[in-house]
Amino acid sequence: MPKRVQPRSPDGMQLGGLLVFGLLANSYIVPLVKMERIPRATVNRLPLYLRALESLPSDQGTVSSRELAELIKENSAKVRKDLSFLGTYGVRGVGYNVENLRFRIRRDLGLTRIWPVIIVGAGNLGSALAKYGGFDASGFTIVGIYDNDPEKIGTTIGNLTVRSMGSLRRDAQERNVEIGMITTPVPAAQQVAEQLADAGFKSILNFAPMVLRVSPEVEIRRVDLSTELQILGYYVQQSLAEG
Amino acid sequence: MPKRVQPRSPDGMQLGGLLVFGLLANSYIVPLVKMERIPRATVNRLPLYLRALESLPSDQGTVSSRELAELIKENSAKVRKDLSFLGTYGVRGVGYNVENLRFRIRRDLGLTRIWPVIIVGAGNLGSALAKYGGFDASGFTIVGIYDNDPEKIGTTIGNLTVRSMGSLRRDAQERNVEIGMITTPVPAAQQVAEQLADAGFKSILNFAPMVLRVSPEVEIRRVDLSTELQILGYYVQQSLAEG
DNA sequence: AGGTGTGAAACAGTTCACAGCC
DNA sequence: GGCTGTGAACTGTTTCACACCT
Repeated sequence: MPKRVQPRSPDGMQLGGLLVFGLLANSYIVPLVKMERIPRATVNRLPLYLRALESLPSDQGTVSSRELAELIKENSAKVRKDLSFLGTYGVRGVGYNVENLRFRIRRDLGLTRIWPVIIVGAGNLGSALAKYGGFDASGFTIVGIYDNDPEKIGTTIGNLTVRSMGSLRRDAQERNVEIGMITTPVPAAQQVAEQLADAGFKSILNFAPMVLRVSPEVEIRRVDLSTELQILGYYVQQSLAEG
Repeated sequence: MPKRVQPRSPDGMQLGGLLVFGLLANSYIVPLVKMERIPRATVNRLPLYLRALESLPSDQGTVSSRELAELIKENSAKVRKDLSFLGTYGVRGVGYNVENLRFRIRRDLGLTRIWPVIIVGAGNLGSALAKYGGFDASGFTIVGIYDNDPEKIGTTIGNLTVRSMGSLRRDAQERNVEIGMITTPVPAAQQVAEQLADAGFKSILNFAPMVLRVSPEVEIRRVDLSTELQILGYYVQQSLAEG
């Protein structure tokens, strides 16, 4: 018998990670239950669901967990569990409303706004990312690229001009940038990470093949190609060993 | 009281995923226990351990689990558990032999050889990867880059000439290439994946922002920048909500 | 004393299976 | 009949805590 906290109960509203139940007579806000966070594993799949939903024909009104599961190569039970964490209502016997679900996921991912992002490191990879047009479609826009090489500063990449590290802090604060990508060589990466943390960045996408160490309130994700290849290598070797 | 199978027991040897105990008098090989696989979570960390080990000063003979833990930002219990799956012996009160541990991890990851890798998609990202020198240090070497755009075929990127998709299959088989990276736009990616699978590739590193569907014996890893940003976005938003 | 190896506990994530609603 | 929502079971991963070795 379902006894869990009702997301969106009649007089409850979700607010900043707390489930708040009503304003009492004397104006106390009473947080009854700490709202359960969406599990990390689920958060990691939300972008995939969103993409799947966006790939559906525009006249498709509803979608079943099985359909979604096929699109992201998972099973339908997982999809249903995941979506249940959003407090989204599917309709039994019918499925999920595509439009509504898309909206919910966009909202939970914070995609109701466009996030400005900067790149530090104007080498091959940084330049390629600066020119890559695909971010805008996902809700992000590259607003700056930085380097400390005087040869590179002032040059143009895509529609951006490479700027000096010295101007990073002020630029970022002016434009409210909170997400940065590090595409420098390894020796520079740690220092850059500290500069970003210092400038108030909240999250970092790190392409330098190393583990960065900054204060834990900065969320860091690593995109580590060598590591990915080595992991693939393990499984290739494994498949050989098994014949 | 430890009663687990002894890795590297005096008369046992590890062979193709089986722990084989001794050759009996009449030449029967007796596989007593199916060798426990290294857990995925551990495999994913092996490249990090390797890098950490390689970053140690060359005169450092041993390393403790705590030291390694700091280098990869994990805790020491996890490090010890992970390393125990390799059947590696640390020495109580001392730590792990750096040289030996490095060798074991390289061997388990299959890095005793250099793996040839090809890239499909000679756009910004593919070109940047082709020029990126960092793979060689990790045991991989880019031996070809492919595209189906006649404008690109024949042009030079780094020290590679872009070749046509038509030559992929034969090239790969001649050179025994089993790992491919897909850096094409989304619409081409699925078809390319099928071509790779068909040409006998064992694993694919997919940079196209979509979920590929090929037969399950092909190991696929996704490097999905938009998705990474969206995940970061979630946590940035979350941190705002909490104040 | 210092540090590994590892059962056992705790936690996280996945899958099952089915009641309940359309 | 179809499909969601979700407890419960299960599987995988992390952490604890301590016996044991050097």
